[in-house]
Amino acid sequence: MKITAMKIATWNVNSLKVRLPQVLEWLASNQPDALCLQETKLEDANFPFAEINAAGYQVLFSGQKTYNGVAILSKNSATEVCAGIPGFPDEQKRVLAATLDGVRIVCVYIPNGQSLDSDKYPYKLRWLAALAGWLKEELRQYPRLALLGDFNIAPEDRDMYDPKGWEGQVLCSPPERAALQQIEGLGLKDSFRLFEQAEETYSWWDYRMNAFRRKRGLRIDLILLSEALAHSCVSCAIDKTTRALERPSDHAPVITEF
DNA sequence: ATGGCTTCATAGTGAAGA
Repeated sequence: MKITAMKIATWNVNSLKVRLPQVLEWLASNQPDALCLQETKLEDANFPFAEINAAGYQVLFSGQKTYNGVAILSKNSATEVCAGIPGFPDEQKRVLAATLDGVRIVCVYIPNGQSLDSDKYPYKLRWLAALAGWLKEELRQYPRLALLGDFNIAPEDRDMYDPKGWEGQVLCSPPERAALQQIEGLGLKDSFRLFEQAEETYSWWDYRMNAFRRKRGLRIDLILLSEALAHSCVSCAIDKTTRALERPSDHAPVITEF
């Protein structure tokens, strides 16, 4: 039986309208089999599918005006498309799942939470609980599953530039990390940590205060793989070159091959 | 210092991101 290698990636583009030229350039250079996008910030009627199709990629999208919005770009066509978490009514467009080349791709834009005393924080925790419940069923149905996107959670202190300064705050608070561990406990592995990685490798840097130049970032964009995929995973890397471009997204793409 | 920067919706500023 022939096993075809697959390269998948995730990138929070912070407006696909602004970042479309960078996305097209990145697809041409990196040739992933699938690229999951978050924060497209576009209504479906305005999604630039023609430009992406012309670049050799098919598109699935679930968007809204101004905020959120997710998409899956892929070389081959996907099936069994699902937008949102079944049984969890949510007007915010944050989830898109599809089956591609025998792999269940789950693209997520997990809520930010804003701060521990914000209404958005309990929403984030409810959202994560719903995601975990749904993923348990998905994994039963699709043993070859990849969960990728902007998690808005730094898994460990080594994923932050200043863990002491961030301690207890949103993006690293114990309940958020516990929710992530519950999801990993379903049998999903952080592909980045399957390999030796340089210290201070992050996926997001604040636009302010020269954070990127000063290496003040967080690793909050993740690609989690089910056991079946983790076994054949050969690499995971963060492409921080995009963060140095003109008008960059504040997030960098994460790429995993298996 | 609750600032700093970027995007979007707007036509002044304000919300939101992380």
